[in-house]
Amino acid sequence: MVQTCQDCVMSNPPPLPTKDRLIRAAAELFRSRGYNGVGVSEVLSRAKAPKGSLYHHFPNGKSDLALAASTWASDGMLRLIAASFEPAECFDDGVVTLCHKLAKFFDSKDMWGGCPITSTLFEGPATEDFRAHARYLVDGWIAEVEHHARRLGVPANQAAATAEHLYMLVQGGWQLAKARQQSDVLRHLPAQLNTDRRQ
Amino acid sequence: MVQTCQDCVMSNPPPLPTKDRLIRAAAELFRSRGYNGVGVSEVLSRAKAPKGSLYHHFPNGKSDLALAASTWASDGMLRLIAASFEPAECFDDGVVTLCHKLAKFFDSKDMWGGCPITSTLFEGPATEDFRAHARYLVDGWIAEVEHHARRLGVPANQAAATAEHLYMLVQGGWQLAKARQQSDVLRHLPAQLNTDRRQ
Amino acid sequence: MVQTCQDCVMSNPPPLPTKDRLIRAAAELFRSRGYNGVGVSEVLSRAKAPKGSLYHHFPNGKSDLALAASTWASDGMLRLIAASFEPAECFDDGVVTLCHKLAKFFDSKDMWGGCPITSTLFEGPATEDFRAHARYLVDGWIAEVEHHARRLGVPANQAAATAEHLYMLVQGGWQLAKARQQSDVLRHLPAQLNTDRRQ
Amino acid sequence: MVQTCQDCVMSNPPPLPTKDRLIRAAAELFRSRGYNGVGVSEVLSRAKAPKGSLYHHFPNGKSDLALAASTWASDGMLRLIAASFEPAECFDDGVVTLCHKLAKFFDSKDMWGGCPITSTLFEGPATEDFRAHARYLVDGWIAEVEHHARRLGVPANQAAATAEHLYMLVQGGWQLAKARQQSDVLRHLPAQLNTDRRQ
DNA sequence: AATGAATGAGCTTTCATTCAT
DNA sequence: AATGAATGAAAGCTCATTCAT
Repeated sequence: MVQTCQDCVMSNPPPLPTKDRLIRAAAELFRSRGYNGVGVSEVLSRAKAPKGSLYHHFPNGKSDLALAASTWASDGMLRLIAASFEPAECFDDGVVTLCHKLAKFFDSKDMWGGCPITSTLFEGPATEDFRAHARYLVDGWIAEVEHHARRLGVPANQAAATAEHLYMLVQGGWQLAKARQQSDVLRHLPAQLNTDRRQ
Repeated sequence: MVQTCQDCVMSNPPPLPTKDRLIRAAAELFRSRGYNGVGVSEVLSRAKAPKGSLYHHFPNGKSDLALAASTWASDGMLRLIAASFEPAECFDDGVVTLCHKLAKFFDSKDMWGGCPITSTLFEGPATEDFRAHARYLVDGWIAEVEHHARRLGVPANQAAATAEHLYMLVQGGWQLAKARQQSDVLRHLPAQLNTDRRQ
Repeated sequence: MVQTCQDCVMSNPPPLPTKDRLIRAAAELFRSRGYNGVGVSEVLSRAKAPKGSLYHHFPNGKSDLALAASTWASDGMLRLIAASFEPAECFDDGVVTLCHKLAKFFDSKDMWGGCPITSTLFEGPATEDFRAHARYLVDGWIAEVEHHARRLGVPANQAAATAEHLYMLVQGGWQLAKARQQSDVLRHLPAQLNTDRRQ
Repeated sequence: MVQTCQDCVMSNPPPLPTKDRLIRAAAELFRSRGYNGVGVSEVLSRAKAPKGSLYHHFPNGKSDLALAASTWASDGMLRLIAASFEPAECFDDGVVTLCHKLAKFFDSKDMWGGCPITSTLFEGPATEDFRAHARYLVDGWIAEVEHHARRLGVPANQAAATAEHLYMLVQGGWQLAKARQQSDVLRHLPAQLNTDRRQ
């Protein structure tokens, strides 16, 4: 979900290796239009990579690429979560920051793209590889939020449920934001979540 | 999401017209594997419809079919919502019934399919047709829940937000249930939602 | 192995249906360069058929086409056998005629092509379909020769072995003719075979 | 056609050089599935050779490798012929031994592979290189048989024709054995051949 | 003599759609 | 309203080969 633009930092950055260019291009395209909505040739042309190189770096082709792309995108999401909660003084503040960052990201795209995990893995082939990887990445997101929840004083017996609740709100809220073409849905999520621990 | 089995009511039911068979087949396949994951030929063969008949009933082809299929599936969802809240004595009971019905439906499939609107419309072509129809159907679900919320005593100034909250929890919860291959996620949703109005 | 030229008989013959054009083109190309040596696109361009039509007429694609092409080619070979033995006064005369016809056919091509069954089926995928069809066609050739052998007075207890002997000589002789680029090998086959019944 | 197993003679044999491993792997694969049915990457992986090494040992790539592989396989065949005829007391005994050895070899494989020369050279590109090499190897086989025929008393004016006859029977018989999945065809070949010199 | 990344043409097949009847 | 043949663009993937090291 976060992207580093290697072209805008310095004038002549060293070009990324082919494999990394493929992963970044795939992550962005799969997030935007889904696993089945993107052809490998489009990934290749966006990555400026020749046709044969995909299968050199990803012997199983598109599915291998999707796994790598979702991992890379998930790492970006984990950094976004950390960047939201680390400077926060309480958990609720972190939630607000995270939701606002997500809303900003939503606005920066075409307002129709999806979540990098959902669009890439849930839509792909229903193989055990994909299911297991989806679960692993989803659990990673939730664990990261739970970690910050505990650290910021959420009672231990509520931290896990709160993290899951936030996950569901973000995923469901993202879809509602798409349906309404309105990122404010995401900005209002903290109000729904806070009620959890309201007495 | 709900299905009527025309084969189990009477021994020799009149077969459905071709158009309806196409809609039902498309709704089930799109829900299960997504708009881009299903080819029209598969829909035709599942519907036992001849090759050329698709474009007679749906002049714009696959996209028209997807719009009709999502409408039909959404009608089923509206009936499921009504069936959950109408006999309920309070809103929370209706939520519990709805979530349990959804969990049961989740278990009855391959635990990897999606929501009929999401899988069919959000994954499809990013045209205004699809966006508008997605919004229309999503708003219909939320309005139906809101209607029952008001009817069952939820304060007017909370009904809309509660209905939206439930929508997001169901969508996000469905995804978490998929990732964990565990329908109990859906059964636990009411606990998250009830806190809204808990004092 | 025999071909009917639909372009040289009359000035404006009705064009063959697409399916037949595909079969003829495939038979000729597979015979000449083998199953794996010919791409479907080459068959399509030779048959002047559009890309998608192959899978309309042959749902299993290249392999289905190969089975049909080998059947068609085998029918031509059966006609060649019949045309050689039917006017013959004795079996040996028929053998001489057949071998001379084959030698002439050999010379008419690039002297490097193979037998339509061998090149198409033995070289193809090692599936049971291909093996069974190869056996069926080979047995058909041998049975046809055996039939004429009996009819022309070869003792019943020798007819089958003689037909098999001729089959092996033709197949082995064709390969030797290819290796030496010399069709006379085929013309000399009768001398080898006749010894069977020479006292 | 014959193989030397470098793993069963001593416990820790020195591994063959890369070039020899490539030749052996190619010979076996080409024999089994034909020149066009085998990719160089499969040869490399079977030979446990690194990707780039093929073009060091065989500058012209696959075609060079095929020539070398067919030569190596042909040498094995020449040894098989010699081993069959050298201990024989008469030519017919040698033929029987040879055909039985071939039948045993046929049974030891998947009953669908071909002759190492035929599958490798006849199916390959129709270049003069391949044609000339095929002729050279085929003539070598026939000359070897003819040599033993003369040595074992076959009249000089029949030796060459007999050797050619045997060649054709073996090639044609091998194909019939494949079609019928029955190696006995090869064991019965001597009966067909012997008639040549029967008075 | 050896290596593995790179290369793009080519492979078989599926796609959604249109056509003539 | 209905049909099945026709269509060619595009799909994912493999190919034999070349390159820089």
